[in-house]
Amino acid sequence: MKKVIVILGQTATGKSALAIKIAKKINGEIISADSRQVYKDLNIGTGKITKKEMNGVPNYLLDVANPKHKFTVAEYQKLVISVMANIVAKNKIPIICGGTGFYIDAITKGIVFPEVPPNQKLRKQLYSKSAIALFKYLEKIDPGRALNIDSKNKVRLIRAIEIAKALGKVPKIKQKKSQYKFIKIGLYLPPEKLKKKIERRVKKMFQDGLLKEIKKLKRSGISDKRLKEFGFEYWKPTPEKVILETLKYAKRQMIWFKRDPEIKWFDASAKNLSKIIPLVKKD
RNA sequence: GCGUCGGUGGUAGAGUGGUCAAUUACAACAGACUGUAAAUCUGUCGCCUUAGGGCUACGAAGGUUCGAAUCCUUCCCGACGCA
Repeated sequence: MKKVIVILGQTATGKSALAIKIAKKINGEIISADSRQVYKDLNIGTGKITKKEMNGVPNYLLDVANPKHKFTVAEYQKLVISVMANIVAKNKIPIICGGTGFYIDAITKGIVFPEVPPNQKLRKQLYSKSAIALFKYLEKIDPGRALNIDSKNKVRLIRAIEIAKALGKVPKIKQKKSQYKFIKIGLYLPPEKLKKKIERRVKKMFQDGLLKEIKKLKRSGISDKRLKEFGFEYWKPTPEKVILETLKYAKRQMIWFKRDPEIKWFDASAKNLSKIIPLVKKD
């Protein structure tokens, strides 16, 4: 089985830098696992790696989507599957690197998403209804899914209804066995250090011209509504606000990663690359 | 010094005699996650509890009342106005 290295962890723990180092050592190529770095022109606010930082190592799944249009996990999954195959065909090792847990799981756990593309018209129409109403409706058309859905989460309810309307009901979660062996490496930082790192990173974002980037997006025709969807960095950001929100986000990331027992964790501040290398080198 | 308006839980800010351990928002803590995932959503959030309750609380001290965060008195603090 071909191996794939997965580097994950909270924001600002130094995943990208580690990925580059490992790529150099084991002849790898990097695949980003970040739900926003897939968009063109979202650079500073998403902390996207620069050409210079890449240091000659290819990074895939960056800039593959137009920010005007929504990109989804399912599209991500399809793209990554083909990119992984290409890398392996070149006799190189794919290194998935990023902090979006859902995207990583879509690849490493082989989640099979129901083949129902988003129906914006239906979504818009359903969104005007209350969660209670949506839940009652779902109960009627798909009692099975209604049983274990979060009955107050409109986003989930709407997607479930969307699928149920198209397929009759929401299929049970399926996972496809992967042809790859994923080696999951988690980077973490002690809370105090993480906080400092985030503070530094956010300050740099503003210095690097986050506000200019937002203006440019606006000029290119991105609506306020869309900007909000890009996250707190893109909606009337101030350093204080972005730092606070980033810390909260980092907590949510950890909640997600915590439930995956396959992840091997390393303290990112310990510079213990020597411990990681044998792990990624063996087969 | 006189006058007016204020002082509420980690913060902001409702409440102006009983249904108030106190609306709400934010923060904090815990968690969920089937094509929006940095999104979206849930629970807890004074202290103790055998989860029925018990205790201490709305600047401080007294008082009125069956009953006070809410009314009265004095004091302390803040803002503004007049001196």
